[in-house]
Parts: sequence; C-alpha cells; structure tokens
Amino acid sequence: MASIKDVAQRAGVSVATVSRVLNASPSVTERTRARVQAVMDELGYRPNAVARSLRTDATNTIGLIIGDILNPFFTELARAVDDEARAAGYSVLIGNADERPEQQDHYVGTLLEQRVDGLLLCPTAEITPLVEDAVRGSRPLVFLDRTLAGLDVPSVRADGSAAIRDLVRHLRALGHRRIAFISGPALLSTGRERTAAFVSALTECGLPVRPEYVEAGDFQAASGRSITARLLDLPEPPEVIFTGDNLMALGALDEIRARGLRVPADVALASYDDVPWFTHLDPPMTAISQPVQELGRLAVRALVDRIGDRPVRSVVLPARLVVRRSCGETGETGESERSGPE
Amino acid sequence: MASIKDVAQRAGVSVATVSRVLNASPSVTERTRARVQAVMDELGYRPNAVARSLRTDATNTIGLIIGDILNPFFTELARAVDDEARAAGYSVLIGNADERPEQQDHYVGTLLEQRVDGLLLCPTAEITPLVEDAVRGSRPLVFLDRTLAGLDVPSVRADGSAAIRDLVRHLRALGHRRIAFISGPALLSTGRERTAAFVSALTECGLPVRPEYVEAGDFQAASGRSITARLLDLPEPPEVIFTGDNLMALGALDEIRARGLRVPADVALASYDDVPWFTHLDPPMTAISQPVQELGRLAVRALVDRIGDRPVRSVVLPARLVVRRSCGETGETGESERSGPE
DNA sequence: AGGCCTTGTGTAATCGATTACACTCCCGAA
DNA sequence: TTCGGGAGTGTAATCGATTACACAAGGCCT
Repeated sequence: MASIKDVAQRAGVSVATVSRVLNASPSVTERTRARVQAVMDELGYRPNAVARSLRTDATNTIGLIIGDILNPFFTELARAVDDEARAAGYSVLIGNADERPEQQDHYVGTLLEQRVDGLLLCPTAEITPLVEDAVRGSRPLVFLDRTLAGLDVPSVRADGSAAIRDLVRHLRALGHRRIAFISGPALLSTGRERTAAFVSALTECGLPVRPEYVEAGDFQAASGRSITARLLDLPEPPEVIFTGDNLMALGALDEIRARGLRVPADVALASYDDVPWFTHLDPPMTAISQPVQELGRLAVRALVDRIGDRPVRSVVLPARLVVRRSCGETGETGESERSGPE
Repeated sequence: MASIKDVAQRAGVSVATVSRVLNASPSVTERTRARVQAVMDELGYRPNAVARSLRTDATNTIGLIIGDILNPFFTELARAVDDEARAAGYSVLIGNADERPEQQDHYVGTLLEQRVDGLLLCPTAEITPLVEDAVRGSRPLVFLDRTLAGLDVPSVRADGSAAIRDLVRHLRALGHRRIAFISGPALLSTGRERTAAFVSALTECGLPVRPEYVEAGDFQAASGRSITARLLDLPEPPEVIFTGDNLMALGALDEIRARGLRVPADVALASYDDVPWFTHLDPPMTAISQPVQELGRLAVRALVDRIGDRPVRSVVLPARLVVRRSCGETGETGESERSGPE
C-alpha cells in the first residue's frame, strides 16, 4: 500500500508537506496542495492510522464492551453508542463479553493494547484485575448500564425502582397478589438493584415477600425457562412472573407455552427491558422500558469529556413502565400503550 | 503508560530482550525471562499493539461490516464471526452500515485506515469506489450474505431458492393461491435472488405471477408495514404475505394487527430469516431459516485463508423451510417444527 | 592452546506518520 | 542597499515495537 513517502516522492515534495496537506495545515500553497491531492487520488492513498496513532498517541477510537450481543437491549445500546461516537469523531470497537468475566477481560485487554482512547464497559461481574489495571493505567473508563462498587469510575445507567413500584401497584390493582421475580445475578448491580426494588415494592403495597418467589437467573433465556418451570411446579404457583430482562422473559414464555398455559389467564407475565417484538406477542408484553438511546448518548458524552480531561459526573436516568396486556386487562382500551399509574 | 523501554531499563536488559520475552523467543535464559516478566507484572505493562502493528504490518484484526445492527439476522452473524475469529486469533471490528451505502463506505474507509488484516463485507448496495479501492489495494476481502457482481471477490452466502419453492408448495397444499412477496431492494443480491426464486416457484406450481403482488421494500420494518397496507387495500388482496426478511415481517404484522385481522384466518404470513422470537408469536411464524452459524464460520475461514494467501472458493449453503402455523394448519400435530415437504 | 560453534544478549535500522526547528525566498520599510 | 520578517518548505527526531546483525563468553574439538 502506498505510504506518505511514495506520495511525497511522486509529488516532488517532502513528507512534511504531504503531512500538512493531510492535516489541512494553512501553511501550504493552494498550488502545492492541489498537486499533492492529485497524487493521493491517483495512488488511492489512505493514511496509515496505525502510524499516526503511534505518533500522536490518539486512536480516535473508543471501546465498548457489552454483556451479550444476542440481547437486543445491548444491541440497541451499541447502536446508540455508535451513532453518538461517530458524531463526535470516534470509531467504536465492540467487544462481546457474552456475560463471561474471562471473555470480558479478554476484550478489556485487547482494547487496551489497541490503545483505544477510552473504554465503555458494561461490567459482567465483580472487579477483575484487568479492570483495575485499566483504572490504574488511567485510561478513561465509564461504566454503562451496570456499575461496580469500590471504584472511582463514573457510570451511566437507568434506575428502575420507581417503574418496578408502578408495576407492582399495577398488578395489585388487577387483583394479583402472588408475584414472582426472576432476578439477574447478584454479582451484577442491575441484578441486585432490581431485586431490592421488587422486594421493597411488595412491602410497600402490603404484599408478603415469599423467598420461593424470588430466584436469580443469569440473564439468559435458558435460566428463565428453568426457573419458570420450578415456579409453576410450586404447590402454590405465582399468579404473575416478572423477569429481570427480556431474554429470561422469552425463556419463561417458552415454558408457559410448552405447558399449554395461557397468558394472562393462567399466569401473567411482565419483563424488565422493552424490545420491539414485545408488541407483537400475544398478548403484547407489559414491560419496563429503559431510555436506551439516552444511555448510549450520555455515556459517550461522559467518556469524551473524560478523554478531554473535563470533569464528569455519574448519571442515573429513570426507567418507565409500559402497560400492555400480558398481566390482564385494565378497564381501558386495550391497545394503546401508556405509562404506569402516576 | 509503561513502554518496552521502561521495562528494559528496570530489568537491566535491552529492549530486544524484552521483545524476545514478549514473543516467547526460545533464545532467552529462563532466569532473564523470569526477571523481565516480573518487571512487566510490576509495571502492569501491556505491549502497544499500535507500535507492533506498524512494524509487523499485521494487526491481527479483521473488519466486519454488517447491513443493520438492529436486525437479529446480522446480530447472530456477528456473533458467529466473532467466535470463529477469536478462535483463529483475530479480533473483530464491527461496523454498522445501517443499510446506507455512504455509511458502509465510511466504515470501509476507517477499517482500511486502521489496517485490518482482512475485511468481511455484507455489501449494502452497488459497487462503490471505496470497495473498488479495497479490492485494488489487495486487502483480503470476502463478501458475506450478499455479493456484488463484476468483482473478483469470494463470497459466502445462503441460497434460498429451494426453500422458497418448498414454501410455495406448502402454501399451495394449504389451498392458498394468491401469494404476495415483499422483496428486498433490487440493488442487493439477496433482494434480487429471492424475488427471482419466488417468481419461478410460482410458475413451477402453476400459479399466476401478478405484478401487483410483488414489491420491493428496504429490509426495514417500516417498509414492510406500508407495503402490507397497500397489499391489503387491493381490490383482491393476497391470501398470504411472504416477506423478504424478518424486520419487514414485523412491519407486516404491525399493519395486520392494526387492522384487527387474524393470522392466518384473514391473511397468512411467512418470512425469510428465522429469528428466536418467531416461535413466540401467535401463531408461531413459518419461516425460511439460514445457516447463520455456518455462514459466519465459513466466512472467517475463507478470509483467514485469503490473508494467508491460500486459495479460496465461494461458498453457497442451502436455506431451509421451517413450517409453523402462521400460514394455516397442516394435518399434522401443530407444535412440532419440521423442515419443508420433501 | 588455538580455532570454531553455540548460546545469550545488545546495537541500531525500520515501519509511517507528526512536528519542532531551520532554512530559503521574497517583499517592504528604512 | 540593507535588514527584518513572514510565508512556504525541508530536515530530522520521535513514537514503541521487531529483527537482522554483531559480539562476547564459554564449551568442545584437535
């Protein structure tokens, strides 16, 4: 591939001048600029970003490590991050942790070696040595969707406590009392927070907290299915199953369908995370929707600020309840979506 | 961040020796190796991949440009590519073309500048200058899922002709005669091929080809919806709507639901692409399933072969029909999935 | 003992860009 | 005419790794 030297030689100038043309430096005659540009076009020259980065110590690239690329929540998040980053002049390198700490670390390592200018991380478990390295090595880092306690790292995430309270009230209003929650892993901040919010919402609504109705899955469909099976086999099965993410809802639905049960007549269903196809289920799924676009946008802004050494504060946005019909009919017109009881 | 010099100095050796330790060269005493390694750990040293790549002219990185990151088909594909690439020692940089040629070009450009060792491209439209550059510049390139005629570039893709024929036969057996197809853009090989296969399948089954029943969408949900609306407004609307990808199926479903029609009693529905949640629709969606994992795997192998200057041939895998219930009940037990009529 | 090979390590060139500094014109003011 | 200064360009150091080549030390042969 043609290098800056080839261009310089062919245009009869020095590499410095070519570099100046590349960087639109004002101190180049229009005549020279045009000649160099012509040679570039002729040779199909593209500057070597590797060499440039080595010199400038900036790759104009940020890393994004998501929990699971098959989870539409993360996919939408990646999309939002990508759009915002590109607008800010950065390219995004996506790593898929597949909810496995060692794979997360693999990507943290690779991306650090690639010298990304900053890292957006949806941490998959507890603090790992590599993540500490990243913090120590003072690479700008921002947590997204999930946090890790004990590290001085800003985070951008959504809080679903209010929405979960709205959901429990909604269920209560529909006459449900036995509500089960398939939570996420206690190792994840999102798992813990949602469980805590659920338990306190129950209490607040005067409902008993039954330990056998709360179990942690791993945010993947299979665990949603097996836990649902256990719940339905209980001597007194729950009237409602609320899942901690959209994949586990899918698993729950699998099990319910396999048993020939109907939603919501036999068992009601609700899910954390709202994804496009929830609307098309029968019945459409009541869900808690996170402001995914905003999360992505703000995370990139925060990271770019850190890269530019500007001060950054953590951000928490509210999630909101979207009532559909999977928990039973309200008195209203069924089709229209609306936010939860205010 | 610590560099190789810092390590060398602190360990009292030359940079060459440190480099040898990094590359597990055999000509280093165990004693020296251990000492250097200790210093590396102590400093939290990570080799600078940028510098290394500059010298070795290999980034151990491949680029993958997909059509649309919100489309689960591409998401699964990305997952498969990522897994296989990592197994082969490569990292994957994902670019989202969002089905827009200019954004595709943006990523082709960026990835070429980053000097990826090879490029996997799901081309979004016709040949663009940048893609030609890539071919000219002799960067290894492999087309995935879609091809571009007129370029000497190997491709890995699935052919759905047989599956589409199976589908039309299946529909015919269920008594349907008026079948509409919402195709993909004629600019894409996948769009053209599926349309051609559909038309010839109709003919083969002795069904008339009605021009007003075939229209190209853009592989996104909104177009599926608007074309469905047009089809249903026809004086003689089709009995079946077959969509060229899963997103347009979603759009079609939206429109059908909005009109209060039932599937398959009022209008039957089938889709190209099979995605996890098709099972959970009511009724479960009859679809044509592509061997996504295999496509991803083989594409990476082909690319790695090209990078290693080994000869590569294009691959075409068959897609297959998965009959569910969205086109009507067959005489069989409804729940079990099976391949099309043999 | 002298020559030769092997083994372990160091020296320095190199990859392709950026950029501080130096240099050469050329113009205008004194 | 001379001098100062700005505009345009070139020279060379630099970023952090890899690697060809050189070299020193030690072992073994004759």
